[in-house]
Amino acid sequence: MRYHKLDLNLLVALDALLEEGNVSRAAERIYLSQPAMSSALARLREHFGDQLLVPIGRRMVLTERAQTLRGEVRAILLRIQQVTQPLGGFDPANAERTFSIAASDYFSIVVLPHLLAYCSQHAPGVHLDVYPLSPRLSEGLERGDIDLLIVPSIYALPDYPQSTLFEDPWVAAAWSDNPLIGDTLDEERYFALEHVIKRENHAMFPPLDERMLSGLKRRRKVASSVPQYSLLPMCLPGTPYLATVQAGLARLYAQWLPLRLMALPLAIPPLIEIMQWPHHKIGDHGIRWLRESVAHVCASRFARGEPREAFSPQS
DNA sequence: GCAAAGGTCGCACAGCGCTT
DNA sequence: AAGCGCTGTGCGACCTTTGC
Repeated sequence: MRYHKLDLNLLVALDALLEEGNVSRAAERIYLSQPAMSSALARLREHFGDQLLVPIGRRMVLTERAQTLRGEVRAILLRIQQVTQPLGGFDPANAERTFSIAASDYFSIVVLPHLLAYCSQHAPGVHLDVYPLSPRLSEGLERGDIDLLIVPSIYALPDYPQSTLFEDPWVAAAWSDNPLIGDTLDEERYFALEHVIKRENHAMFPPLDERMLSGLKRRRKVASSVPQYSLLPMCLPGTPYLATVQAGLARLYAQWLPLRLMALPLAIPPLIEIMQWPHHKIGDHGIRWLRESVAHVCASRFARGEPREAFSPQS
């Protein structure tokens, strides 16, 4: 079948070639043999009057024309996917589908188990592929690789729809036998003690608590830094250190570790967790169901900015 | 409606060029 | 020299077109 002298099947091959930059991997990607993909590339070269991919040593490199085609071809295919998706709702009980979610370690630990339980009960054929946050989130959403992004509101990507999921206040956590800490924690002691903090791994994701505290004039004494919030509670037992952790995460770890949780003696805003999704999947009933399911699970775990289980400083 | 002819596409295989 | 990746060739399967 031709459309304006172009076999539209070649668009799929072109997309794979432009994304992979390699004939063999492109063939594998769309379940063609390597010679068939080579043939497709030859036809594409003839159609566009451009080499598209040129060999540099053992690598294939995209030409300038190919670079400009890359985003446009991807957008066309996503639009086709949007237009051709079957009408009618998403039937979670009978659906066989895998959703891709990008989320922080915090969300993965605090909410994901409950989301998986919800899915296993209501949508046994639905599978969730969860990926860590990366600097290429926007590209993942644009390409359709990520169905749902779940991040703190300050990490929100501009130009994508979003919805607030819940709020979680910050608490101070310490070893339950820490002799330097009494029953309560005041601001003087908070800044007098040494802290274990989450360090900045990428400029796109500055540590949330550090950013909240940046409005204050005082700085914390840092004893050690770790790459993830989920590691903070585990670093505390047996140490004199303090950590500033999301209440939901702190309460979870306090069930297994000898931790003392205390209300933070500082007026810093709570963590606000949001979800975002790609524009071209707004009409996707499956992703709408996923969003509603995530919101439902979060609502059952968090209510009005407080964890469902009332926060107790000594728990 | 059916059969033959022609065109297209993908596969297997072989060959070539480059890198290690 | 071996391995890797791309290209070319021959063949078969499938689809479309054409003639009856």
